[in-house]
Amino acid sequence: MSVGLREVAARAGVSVRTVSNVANGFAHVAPDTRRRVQQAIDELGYRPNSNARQLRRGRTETVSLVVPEIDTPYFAELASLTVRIAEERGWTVHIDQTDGDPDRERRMVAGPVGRSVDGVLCSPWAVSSEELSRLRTGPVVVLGERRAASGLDHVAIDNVAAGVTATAHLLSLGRRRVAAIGAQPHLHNGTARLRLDGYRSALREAGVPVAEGLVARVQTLHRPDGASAMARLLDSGEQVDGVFCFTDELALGAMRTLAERGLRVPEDVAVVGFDDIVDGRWSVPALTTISPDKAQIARMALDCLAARIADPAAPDRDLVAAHRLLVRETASG
Amino acid sequence: MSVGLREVAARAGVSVRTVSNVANGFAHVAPDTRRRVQQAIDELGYRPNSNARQLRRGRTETVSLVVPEIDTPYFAELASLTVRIAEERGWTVHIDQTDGDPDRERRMVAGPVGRSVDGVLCSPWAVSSEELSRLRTGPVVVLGERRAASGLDHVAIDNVAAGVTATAHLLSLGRRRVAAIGAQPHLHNGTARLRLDGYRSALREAGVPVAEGLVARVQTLHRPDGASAMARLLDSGEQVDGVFCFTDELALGAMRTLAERGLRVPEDVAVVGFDDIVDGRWSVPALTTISPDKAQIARMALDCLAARIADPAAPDRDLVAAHRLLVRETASG
DNA sequence: TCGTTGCATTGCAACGTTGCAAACTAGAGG
DNA sequence: CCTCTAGTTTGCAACGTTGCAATGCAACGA
Repeated sequence: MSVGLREVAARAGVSVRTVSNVANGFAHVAPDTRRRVQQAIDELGYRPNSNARQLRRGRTETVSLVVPEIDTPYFAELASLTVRIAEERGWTVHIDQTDGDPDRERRMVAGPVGRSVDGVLCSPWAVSSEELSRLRTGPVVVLGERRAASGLDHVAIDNVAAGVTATAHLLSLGRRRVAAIGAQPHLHNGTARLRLDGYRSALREAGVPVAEGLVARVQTLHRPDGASAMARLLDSGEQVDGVFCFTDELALGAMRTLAERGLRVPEDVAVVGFDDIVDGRWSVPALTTISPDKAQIARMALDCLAARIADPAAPDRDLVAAHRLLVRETASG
Repeated sequence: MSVGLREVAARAGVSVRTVSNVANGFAHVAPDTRRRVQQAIDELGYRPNSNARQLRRGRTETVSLVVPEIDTPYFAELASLTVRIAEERGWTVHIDQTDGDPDRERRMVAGPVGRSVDGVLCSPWAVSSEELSRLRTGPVVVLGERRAASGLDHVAIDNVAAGVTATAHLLSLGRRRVAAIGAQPHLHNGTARLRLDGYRSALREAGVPVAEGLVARVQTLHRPDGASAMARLLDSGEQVDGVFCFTDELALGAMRTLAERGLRVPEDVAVVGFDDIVDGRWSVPALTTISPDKAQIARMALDCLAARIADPAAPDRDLVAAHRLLVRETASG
């Protein structure tokens, strides 16, 4: 049957507690005893029962990462990095998927924290930080910019600045009819809003009139939305010589529409994306994009969560990770 | 502090056991008692401690999914589907990442099974099924074709048949210099080998000589490998008018090289990929590919694992999921 | 009246581990 | 020889939950 400390102890002729000491590498175990116990452990193939250990210790060394989708390149990369970096501190990551469903988001933040996981990293779409803050029962760090004092720690890049950079880059190439694809007025998560603010601000700064007809809304941030948004823009009769897409996926979708319409990228229409997903590095032409430092985001978030776990009462923080413009083929001059 | 059954029981004026009965929805609880207990549960915000529950019950209702990479489109999609489908049966999925490291693969299969998880779905790269079978300490289902009696359950598509289909499709378009990109003679996982067998077999069947110079090896299955393999093929002086890539990622990399060399797809070189990842649906031109039924793979694997958990002694099974050729732009006539 | 039945509720023990504090051992010093 | 100290080892209880078996209770039929 199951091999526990009990069985190992019997075999090695020591107490259960001593086996525990050896298994945990405690000091003050006689070398000879350690050897004997270790041998028994190996022979019986003892593996500690993490449930029992966690129950006793009160900590799980596990955090959960709550994202809308795990099969989306951005989140997949972020998840992968988070898992790797968490491993460095001996943490396990439990990845959860909400599909952007508000109830799921609420459940994931309210439910397991402090029970099966020590803390949560949450990237919300449909629920505001304020509400999450009310629901939470343990340490929570939000991935995404803080828009007001919310009672939760936040980690994000400066989306407004990034929006400015992306748009300004298109303007610097001489484009004057720069569209934006990705407005999401229906979402609680304000990321799209911030990028749009950056877009508008860059136009104003350059003295280029902001044409509302050049701002395309989308339901989600995936390729089909980008493709249809691009089609709508072109069909609307607006002149377009540049597009700032709020995600690379939107940009790749838009590029497909442009190709289908016989428009050349970047000659006829320059494109800038956002996220720096792998696909953009390999598209033809390669996608110019805003590259958030995802590893830094993951690391900051985990550090922040660790600090929050250590001191639940500390004032909440608003951390900003780095980003940079990556000039590739779809928008270069 | 922590709210357990004890606290709820005290508040509701019943025994701990009764609270447990209510929390688990057992029959034989008086309506009035149930109401009172439920109210106490709500007021105190009681949430069961899953560690304690699992320790006591001996089951975790959790399975782990062990894949080489979670930020690779194929595995990300598979993981997402697995999580969703597992949810239907009330299971939680713990996603683990091995980076194709043999020691990690061994650890993930040997370690947690029967402890923190009830079973494992493993997609091995570096370790053979036979070895995994020896190491395992609980129910394990391998994602990937079985090459010999291994002592483990397997779920996969018929890679040889798929390789034949892909290659035959290129031949049917009149291509006679069909290359293959993706041979991986260094890996223990035999998938590439099987697809290569299919490729050769289709050529033979069509009476087209198999030129070994047209088979390109790769280290990994990602875009850069596809790009450099394509470059090597073109530089080698071999005539090429069609390529069967063993993954879509390889194909997308190859397409980038073709574009850089000024070769048109599909006019000059037709391309067929494998996996049907989202990126291929949106590339320009859109990628013709072999589409494995990933949802079916996930479902079969979970069903199979459930059966294995229910009866650890049952003979091992070899399940075959469906696949089909998806003709898009890179190879159509 | 008394056992019988069936529902409702309960106490006890145990899952495998670790914190705590006590107990033991051997060698050093008085 | 005894005490002290430092180094080892141990027993007990508890983490929060559920399985088991027993108990209490009311209504029932004989």
